[in-house]
Amino acid sequence: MSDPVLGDLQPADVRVRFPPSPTGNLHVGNVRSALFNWAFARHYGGTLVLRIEDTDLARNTLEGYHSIIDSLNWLGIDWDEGPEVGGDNGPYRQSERFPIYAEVARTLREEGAAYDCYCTNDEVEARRKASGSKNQGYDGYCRDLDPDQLAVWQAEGRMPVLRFRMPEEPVVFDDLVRGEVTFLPENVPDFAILRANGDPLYTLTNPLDDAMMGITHVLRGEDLLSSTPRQVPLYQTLQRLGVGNGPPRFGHLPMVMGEGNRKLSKRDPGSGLLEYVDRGFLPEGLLNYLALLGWGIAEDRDVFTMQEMAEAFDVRRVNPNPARFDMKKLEAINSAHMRRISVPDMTERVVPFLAEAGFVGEPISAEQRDLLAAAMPLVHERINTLSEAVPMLGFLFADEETFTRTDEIDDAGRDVVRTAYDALSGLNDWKTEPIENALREALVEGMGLKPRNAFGPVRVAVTGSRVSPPLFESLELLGRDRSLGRLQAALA
RNA sequence: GCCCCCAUCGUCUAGUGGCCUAGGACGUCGCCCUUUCACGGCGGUAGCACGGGUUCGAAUCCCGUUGGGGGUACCA
Repeated sequence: MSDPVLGDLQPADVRVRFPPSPTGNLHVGNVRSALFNWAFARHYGGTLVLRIEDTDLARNTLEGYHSIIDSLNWLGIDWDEGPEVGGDNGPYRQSERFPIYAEVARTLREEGAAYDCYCTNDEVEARRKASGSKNQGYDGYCRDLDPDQLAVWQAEGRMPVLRFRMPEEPVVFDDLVRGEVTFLPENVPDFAILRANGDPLYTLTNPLDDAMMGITHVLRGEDLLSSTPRQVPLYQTLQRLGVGNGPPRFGHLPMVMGEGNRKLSKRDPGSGLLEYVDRGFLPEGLLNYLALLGWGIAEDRDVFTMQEMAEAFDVRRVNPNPARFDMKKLEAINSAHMRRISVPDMTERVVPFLAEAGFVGEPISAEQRDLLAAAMPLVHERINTLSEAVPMLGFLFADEETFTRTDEIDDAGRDVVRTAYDALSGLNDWKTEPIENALREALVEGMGLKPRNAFGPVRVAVTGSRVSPPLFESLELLGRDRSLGRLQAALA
């Protein structure tokens, strides 16, 4: 009995692809697709192909292309064939494949699998109204066009689109996440594969390239489910013409929904990958969360690594329901990964954020690095994104001219700070423990304050904020002179 | 309108006919820990959309209804 996912393929023969369009910032829905394809390929030891779908010359940019490459690198999603790495099935950018598309389109027309269509939308619409048909889309008028009519249109200078001729039989396919899906022919009209100007359309290039690149499995969003019945006969026709091995197996992943219970679109805040990069999320955290949208590693576990996902991934276990993107859960998963990475690792990753904020140089100096390394253990369990290190640790790197307090100290607080200054200025051993002892003695015992009220004003004076790393350690790291200076400055 | 997909706590989900007085996670609420914040610990809250079947037995199978989503281009 053949494997339900592999059929008769060997695991290593699995070939999947990720085909983004370079229209800008990668969308988190696309990232989810990339991740699932990656996990699928890695699970079987197969091949992941990256293909750039840039046939719409007007909308695609070089920046978009670089952004895709950079984003995938940041995420840690690697591909085996495609731009930057090469492969035997290139070119991998559709803009470089136009001659191929033209040639295949010509063959399709010669074989009668596709035909010229001169109709305008208005004409199609008018015919539908006249006939009272409930069906949407093209009516097949030009399939067998009257030569006289053809002559008239050609004399008008009309240029035809090339349309694929859909078969009369129902299209049935077995979706890896949804089971058997059937479309009746009256609901799948003939579709354009070439523009009137001769440029190829997605409807042709996507299946054709999949066929030529030997793609065995297509894992994509559910929004493409209804284009599948058009593609299946195209794959079959291509195979008949000697291109590819027929339709791949499909798996349509659940849609990622935004807040408003709508498909998460590019315009929605929170839909672009770069936002998460900038906000200091970890790729591990984002990817882990995205995996949870439709898949789970185990009943009682939801934090895992990409490697663990690749090992366990089974496309048949993907849930078909659409999933709402939940920022709170993303933050929680990301936090879990923040606690999993080591202190040195986190130190490394935090540097660009500190540099961006102007607290450290680029590159970071040796002294700054030492200070950061010493401070990192204090915060690695109290920040939930990398960027939170900036407000948390900035006070250590700010020089005394630029240091500012973001929280206030009231009159009562000034008394506390004054007492703290007196207690600390006589201290010889500037270490955490003696500092704590001195402050406790002076403020808690001496003034009879609750720890909260005793240390709060001191914290604000020294770190500038009511929220900071632990106070006594912070004082030690800041050093005697700067600490005392800031306490004094707070009294002015 | 038409076609397709989907349907368990607010959200993501476990559950593949009896183990379910439905489990976990996030959120939320309360408590504990505590020098702030964060972490951590403990406890609570909340759900099988509805109606028919099938069956000794249904969250689980079937049908319908309702609801939600996607598609319906010379975009991808």
